[in-house]
Amino acid sequence: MGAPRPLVRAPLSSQIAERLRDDIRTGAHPPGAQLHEVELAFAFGVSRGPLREAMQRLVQEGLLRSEPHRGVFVIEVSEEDVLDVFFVRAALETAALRRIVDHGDRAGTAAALRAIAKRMDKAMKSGNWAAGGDLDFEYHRTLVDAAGSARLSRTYATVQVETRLCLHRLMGGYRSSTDLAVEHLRLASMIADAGIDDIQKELKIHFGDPDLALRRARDAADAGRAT
Amino acid sequence: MGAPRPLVRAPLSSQIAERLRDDIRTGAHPPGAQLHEVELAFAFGVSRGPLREAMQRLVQEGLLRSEPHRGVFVIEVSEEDVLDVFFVRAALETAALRRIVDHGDRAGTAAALRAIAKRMDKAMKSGNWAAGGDLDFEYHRTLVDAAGSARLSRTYATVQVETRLCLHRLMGGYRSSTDLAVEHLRLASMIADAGIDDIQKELKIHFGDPDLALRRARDAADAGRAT
DNA sequence: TTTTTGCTGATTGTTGACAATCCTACAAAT
DNA sequence: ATTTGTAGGATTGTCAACAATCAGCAAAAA
Repeated sequence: MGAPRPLVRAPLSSQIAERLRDDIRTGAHPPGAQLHEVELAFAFGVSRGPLREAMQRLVQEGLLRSEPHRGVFVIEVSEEDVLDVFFVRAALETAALRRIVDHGDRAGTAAALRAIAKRMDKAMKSGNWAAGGDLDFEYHRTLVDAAGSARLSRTYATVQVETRLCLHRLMGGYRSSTDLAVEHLRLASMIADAGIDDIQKELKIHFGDPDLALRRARDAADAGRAT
Repeated sequence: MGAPRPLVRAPLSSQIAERLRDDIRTGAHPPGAQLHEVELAFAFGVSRGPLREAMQRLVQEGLLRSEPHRGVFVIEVSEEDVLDVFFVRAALETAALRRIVDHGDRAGTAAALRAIAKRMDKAMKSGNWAAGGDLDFEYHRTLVDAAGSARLSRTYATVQVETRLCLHRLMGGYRSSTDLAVEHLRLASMIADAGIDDIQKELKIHFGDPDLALRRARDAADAGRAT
């Protein structure tokens, strides 16, 4: 029987912000969707005040877009946004890699990443794409968190939600899960003992070319239309 | 007589957030200070609602810290925070450098940075430290903005406010303005035509060692107490 | 027929009042 | 002397009502 734990108490605004963040992440509120205050407040069983406060947080975070007197909308991700998200994501992961290699627990990080990669591979092989996708995100999040920088992790959390929104744009333009599994394991091994330049090159290959992915997505959409 | 320009209209919450951000930046609300809702709402001439919304934005941004039922405070910057801010700042500026060198307007960026460096040097030489400090921030902000990434710039804006808060901790631990001016001009020249590895090395030298700066600040504070 | 104006309903923006919580000071109990 | 309990004041958290704005539609004017 350990020490008593402080009760977790958060204002409604915090709780709502977290719920909305989740709902955006899972697609319950898809890109471009308007969040109606009256309807949402009723659904959450609260007044509009704390709901508005929560939405202001997410506006500041960049996940929602506010138009005065017209409403608040889930951001839509243009092709330009996709490129920007991938650029910033690469910058953050690269910085994390440098920190891990310079001052981090290389072996521990590599082991954690390998474990996630194996679970992801297993999920994909059994056809559980949703779980596989979540594990893909967990892999990258673990990598960034291993750098031990609160600000880096916080920024990356937002970028990850935006990355999910980007995936709506990239359907059909992404690589096969076999490639991903192989690359995840290779990257984890390199983090254990390779040189920083080689690791960065591997990360760059892993990310692929967002321009190419966008083109593929466009081609796939065009092919779908021509049928 | 040109075309009429659209009126710039923003909700009170946005305007207040911007004002508060400024006040934190300039030290009107110093680190650790509590922002009293009733007092502030009265000072701004508004009700507490939009003020609360504004504060939620800044909480999400990381500049304010909320304790439920106790209030909202300007963040305080621990030594650990100083190191983290400098780490993330370096990561963002490094990413910006890579983007500029790979795809940006190298000559244009170098020219803009040189101009700012000269104005900063002039301000410092005439003893105008406040203006010089502002220009130092403008130099780095211009560098990051030249990468053309909205998300990078937005993240950097927050990190810059936090950097200002860090300066409260580093008084006495910072280098002379002569070094800064020389380095700013050298970095700008390298951005025009040097290789990315050399530019990164120069940026790292320019940032110096935050650990060292913290130690110097501690030593200076100790010397002040021993007197 | 087309364009402009006015009205209505829906939604957001703000306000003030009440509820909830915390902190401090003081009195009572141990 | 120390600990516990209570009350009051200050502040934050939430709610409901009213104000302000926009979009769409119908009617009036050109």
